[in-house]
Amino acid sequence: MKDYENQLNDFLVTVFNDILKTEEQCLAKDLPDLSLRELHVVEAVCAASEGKGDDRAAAIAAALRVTAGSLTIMVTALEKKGYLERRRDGADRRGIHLVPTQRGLEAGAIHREFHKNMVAGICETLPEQDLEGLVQGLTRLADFFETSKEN
Amino acid sequence: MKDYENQLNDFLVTVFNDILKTEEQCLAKDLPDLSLRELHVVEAVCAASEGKGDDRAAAIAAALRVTAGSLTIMVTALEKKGYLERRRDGADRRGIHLVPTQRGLEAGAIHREFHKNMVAGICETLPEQDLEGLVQGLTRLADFFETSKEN
DNA sequence: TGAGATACTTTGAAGTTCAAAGTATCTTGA
DNA sequence: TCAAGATACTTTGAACTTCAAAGTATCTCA
Repeated sequence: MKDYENQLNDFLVTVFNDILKTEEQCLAKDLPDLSLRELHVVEAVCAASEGKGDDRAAAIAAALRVTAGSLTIMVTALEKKGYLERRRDGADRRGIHLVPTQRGLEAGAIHREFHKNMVAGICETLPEQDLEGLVQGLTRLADFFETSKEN
Repeated sequence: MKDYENQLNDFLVTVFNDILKTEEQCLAKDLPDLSLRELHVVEAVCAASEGKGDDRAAAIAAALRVTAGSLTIMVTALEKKGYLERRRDGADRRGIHLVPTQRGLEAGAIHREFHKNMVAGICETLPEQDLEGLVQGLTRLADFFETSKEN
């Protein structure tokens, strides 16, 4: 039991950071003109455009947990690079809808593919029972942070 | 099975990012003059100083996966803030040992405490079996990235 | 002893983020 | 109807993080 705690702690201290670094490196090969942050924006916009949520700037910013100002800067860069487009809302002309271009959709697909490979790599070597535990545990991890969020 | 894959993927896309954000917010309260990055440097130095590894700058930089130049900048700032000290190596005068000050040790303890609470929060609500799976799964996750690292 | 390796620092530039102020548009209550 | 305030996004100025490449000091070994 105590041992699990130490292993989990070790994971959170070291491996967590490694994962982000490695993902960044892997994606630098396939999408050299996108940083990981930018890719996350593209991905959030792709997800929203598939009807999985609000595709307006404020909603995307909230999902990514960045301020509206930060998002504006990212979107301007991504629009310039041809991954996204801004579309003024017809009804409420203050609102901006963010939509992926063809290029944006392709980038999203590449990132998804990367994740799919990773997840498949994990699933294929883990016994069903461990998978169950992993998913349960990660859900609990998410819950912990969800409740911590309210200070 | 397929369902696990989707859940894992969702975790990697959204929750992963949330965790970093939340940790950052939580620590901003207790250690307002340290960013999360800086705290990670302090923590790595604390770990090394406990005999868990090489405490020279190059080793710390490798552990954190940043360049030597980046580490220099962080260490200079942290030395100025009183969390770390540089100590020239006696035998090889090119080398710099990084050691935590009292203040650095305290910061490390606070961060560790945060992690301990988080891990305890997870462990206490998860059945033993799920914990086993979680640890196994995370280990596999780490392995996946370890092997991807070699491009 | 001198050439090259090693360990760290400096420099210049780019990317990311935020708070706060600014602009445009909408909503609501008098 | 219209002004006050709310809302949605953008701009601005500043700080932080990072890197590559060049620079400095020191060591190693032939």
